[in-house]
Amino acid sequence: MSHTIGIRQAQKLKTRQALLDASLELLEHQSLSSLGLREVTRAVGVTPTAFYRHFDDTAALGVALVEETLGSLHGMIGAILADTGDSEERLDRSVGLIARHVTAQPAHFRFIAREQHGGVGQVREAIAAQLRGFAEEVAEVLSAEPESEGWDREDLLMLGGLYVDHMVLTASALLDAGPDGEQEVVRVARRRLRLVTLGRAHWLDTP
Amino acid sequence: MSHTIGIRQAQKLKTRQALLDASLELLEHQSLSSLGLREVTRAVGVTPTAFYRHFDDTAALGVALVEETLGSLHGMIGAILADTGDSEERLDRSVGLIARHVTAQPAHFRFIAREQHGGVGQVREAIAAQLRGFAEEVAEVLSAEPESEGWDREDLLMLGGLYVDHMVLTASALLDAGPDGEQEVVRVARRRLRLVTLGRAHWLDTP
DNA sequence: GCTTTGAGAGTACGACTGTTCACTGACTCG
DNA sequence: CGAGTCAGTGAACAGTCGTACTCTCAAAGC
Repeated sequence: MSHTIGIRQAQKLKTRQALLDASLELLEHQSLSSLGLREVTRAVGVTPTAFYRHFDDTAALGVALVEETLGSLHGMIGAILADTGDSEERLDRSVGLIARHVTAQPAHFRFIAREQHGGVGQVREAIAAQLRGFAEEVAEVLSAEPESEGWDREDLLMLGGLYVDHMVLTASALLDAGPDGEQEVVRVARRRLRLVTLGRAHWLDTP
Repeated sequence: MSHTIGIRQAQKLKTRQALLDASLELLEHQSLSSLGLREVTRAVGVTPTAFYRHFDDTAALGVALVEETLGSLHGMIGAILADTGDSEERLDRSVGLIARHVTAQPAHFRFIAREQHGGVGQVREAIAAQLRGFAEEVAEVLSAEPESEGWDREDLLMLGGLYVDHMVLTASALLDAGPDGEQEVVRVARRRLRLVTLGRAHWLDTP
């Protein structure tokens, strides 16, 4: 079995997680570039100096948050898309799953949507790298389908990116809409996705 | 003729504009929620207190920047889309025009992309309202075309929103790419747009 | 020409920021 | 058991911040 971590290291991880959680909460109403180091430590209940034991910077903390939010989502995409069912059904299921994820942990997705184009370069790049990874995963799954016959890799990546961007946009729209407008957002997102899928079906119609 | 504005009012407008310009420059590397009132006035060369003569808040300044950036773009959409030429040609022209606009005034578009999901609610809402307006304009233009026969208003709005979101995404991608990757971004943007247009053409194929 | 107006200057305030340094004391390991 | 490690403390640093005052003095309006 794996090494049992000591009490000491466990405590450290605990406060580190507390810092991440508190930051995420604070970031609901502001962006990372205005998040203060002291502000975070105050929320957790530790000294400002303790922050440096875990992160060099608030920017580094941001990168860690990106990892926490998106790192665990890899592989899940394949599981959704590879599922059986006709395309219409599968499409609805995807949107529904996003909606469930976003409402389950809104703060995480709000953070991603906000910092994707935010003021902190390192975080922007971390998010971009993760999303690029997702786009490649989607492209991978799509390439295995019979509908993708004759598609070159570049076009598949383009389509994968389109799906990923659409998902992020949908997540953001869900957050802005609140619980009342959620159904409306889901409806529009589904139709948008259907239109893209329709375009995909006729992509090779004309040479 | 219209009333000639006095020297006094002209000076006021001049400093107001200086505040807006300086802010836009400062916002290239940070987001609005971390932009300080003093920081702006220091860049312009006026006293911090002078800021209050023009804006209550940095949030109010942000809203003014939204107006400045997007307010003048209304109507332009119609002019582009309504132009003659086959759909492929028109599509390429639209993307090219966005690219030109973005490279001509990068700071403005960076600001919009950044604050669209940024930490300041009033600014987010101002941007959302403007983009909603654009989506409606696009839908209006599209509805007049023969390809839109049988489309209901809701679907046209969905499509218009899709186009607008795509434009914003393209603008942001252009800014992140820099001068070297610009052509690649334009290429992908064109293909994405083509796929959406293809989906549009077959939207009514199945009842 | 005399009064009124208002953009901007100047000063001062308390609160907050990131970072440094020397420290403590509980855990780890030989 | 005893020495070493290191997460977290506490005080102090020099800045920055937004905002409230009073004041000036050129333009505007009668």
